[in-house]
Amino acid sequence: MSDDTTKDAVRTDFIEKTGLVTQAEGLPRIAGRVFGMLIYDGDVVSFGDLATKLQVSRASISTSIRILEERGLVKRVTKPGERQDFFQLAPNPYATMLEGIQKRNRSIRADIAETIQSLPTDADAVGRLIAHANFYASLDAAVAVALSEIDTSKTT
Amino acid sequence: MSDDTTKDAVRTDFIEKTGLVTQAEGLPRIAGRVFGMLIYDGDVVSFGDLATKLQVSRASISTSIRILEERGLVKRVTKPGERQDFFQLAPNPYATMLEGIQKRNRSIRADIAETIQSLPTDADAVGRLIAHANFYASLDAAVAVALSEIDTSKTT
DNA sequence: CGTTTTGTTTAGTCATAACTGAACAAACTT
DNA sequence: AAGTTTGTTCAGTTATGACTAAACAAAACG
Repeated sequence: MSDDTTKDAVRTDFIEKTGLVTQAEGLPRIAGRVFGMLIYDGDVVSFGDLATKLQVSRASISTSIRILEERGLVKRVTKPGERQDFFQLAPNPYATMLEGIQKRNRSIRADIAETIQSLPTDADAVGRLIAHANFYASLDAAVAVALSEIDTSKTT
Repeated sequence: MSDDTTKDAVRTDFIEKTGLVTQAEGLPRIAGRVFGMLIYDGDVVSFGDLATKLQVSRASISTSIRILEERGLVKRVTKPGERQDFFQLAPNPYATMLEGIQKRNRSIRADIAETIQSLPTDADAVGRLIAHANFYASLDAAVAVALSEIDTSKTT
């Protein structure tokens, strides 16, 4: 088995695994594959290449890219003299992912707080709801720590 | 509008929201509703009551409960003289949830490490893969912090 | 101008999994 | 023993959403 073949297998393996991870995250698998490919290859990749190399329709690339752009994980760039769109990883995708998690946790937490507010203080559910909210609070704090770590390591 | 009606609306609202949250988490919505109901009501609830109050089939309760038991979030208990099974929140469901997240993060991280291992050290993808692994590492550290906080607050 | 390239949108197909009803098994009741 | 209650399993339906092909719009090219 040649080195190239091996390396290619490792690459596609990584891309497929990334697809599965993001699928479990609630994103379409193809979006994860695009993300994985951009991580692995590092390069700026053209719209057409994404469709060809991942062997999916251009329509799928279009929607996947839209999702990844909305989440701030991928940037669209253009090249002078080139008609195709090109894509690359956003500057700090991991921090952006954490911010997304943070946003979601806080929204859930706010919902729970609202529930608590609308109950009399002595309702017997209140204690358990507070514990429930505390869970999201500690998650939030933890994510904030991870975020600051990522930011500082980037600054360094 | 009577107080009871209001309180009931708050309760079902919370239960439905919890269902949506866990659905986004990748669990069936009904499992989330069961979980939410156990949080809100606090009591030990019978199998039949779950089906009746949530207005779903006993089959759905059965599978949802199985999922929640597998994840360690819910405990099945029995009462002397009672033929039905009863259910209640597991002792520390939030810690258990965090442990689940931890397990998953570590598994992903191990996969990435494996990818890195199978590449020559100087492959140009290695740097980006390390950054990718570091993201999960910092997530893992953050979750560990949250876990220790929850444990200590419980000990207190 | 007509043709080609390129990305988006939309309608439709397909796959997946949640949910239900019915059949079932086990334990209890009479 | 016959019948009831209770939980699980399985087959079938339904809902959701990923993915594609085709139609489309815009821009570039000849």
